[in-house]
Amino acid sequence: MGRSPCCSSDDANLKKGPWTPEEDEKLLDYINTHGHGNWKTLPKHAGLNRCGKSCRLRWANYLRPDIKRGRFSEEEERLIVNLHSTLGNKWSKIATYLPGRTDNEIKNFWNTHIRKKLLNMGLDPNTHKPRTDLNHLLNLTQLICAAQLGSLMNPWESSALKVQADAAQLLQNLIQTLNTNQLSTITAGLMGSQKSYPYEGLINGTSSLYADEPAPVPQKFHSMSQGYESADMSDFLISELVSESPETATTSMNQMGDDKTNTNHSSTMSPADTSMFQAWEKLMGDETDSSFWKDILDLTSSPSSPIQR
DNA sequence: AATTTATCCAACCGCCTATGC
DNA sequence: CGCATAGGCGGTTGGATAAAT
Repeated sequence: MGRSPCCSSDDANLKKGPWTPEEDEKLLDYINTHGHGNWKTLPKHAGLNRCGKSCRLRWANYLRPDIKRGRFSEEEERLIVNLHSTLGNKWSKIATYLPGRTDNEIKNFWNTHIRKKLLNMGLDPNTHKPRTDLNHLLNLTQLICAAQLGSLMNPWESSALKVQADAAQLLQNLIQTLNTNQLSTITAGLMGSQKSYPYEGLINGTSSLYADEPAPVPQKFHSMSQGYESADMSDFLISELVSESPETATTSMNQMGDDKTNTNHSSTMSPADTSMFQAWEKLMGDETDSSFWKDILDLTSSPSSPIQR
């Protein structure tokens, strides 16, 4: 029953592991003169002791002449994040929008860089939404304590500033989480639906990250061979998710406190920051009685809570 | 300087889909 | 229509290297 594996047991003596320059040369020579044709028979014709699948991968991920090498640009990074938010782990699909990049390369870059970055920002890399687990809140309290201690000891020491920035980032995402869940709960009650709520765009800066349907893809990106133009791409990119620097986060944090005590930093809040804190102020203005926080705590601690997505 | 730990990424593995017979 | 096969995809592994202790 079932089909035999690509490289069957009688191929047990086939070579595996890293490719040697000689093997690369053989594969390149063969494909350049004959094309790859049938991958299954290619290794035999090319004089390689490899399975066809291995040859195909080597060609697709390394030897292909149109492969772009080197670090991902910030633009590429943003595009990957945005595409992932709509396509999920469809690496080959994502790769079609990044000419010269392979699905494997993008997948590796996601797993080693972007995923970590999102987690550090308190965002769930799968959903691209703020994380709602309580460990996250523990991190926040620890960071705030560390930030306060660091400020007391040496307010301008870089690690203290970094901790403050991290705490600010976590707090910002927490606010977003609370806003999102509290408002969605309220509106779900009012409207009988948890699909949307009136503040979503305000809070999120109307990022396509949170759209239920995949974001429309500009026609220019549909053909890999066409390449792309960065000016048009900017319409398709999210700007707030990846690139927020600790400096910006610190500024946002300072904005929440007494501005008179924070004159050492330039106040350059982005529109998304502004809307975030406008939303926060509105929420606080509407919900300043003590039952508000009790409700939030009840929501976050209840196992059946909608927060526990 | 030696050892441990973390990071990166090429390559493999197993499953799914498309295609041809 | 059912089966066999090749191609393709996403998840995972493991070796090389860098950084930290």
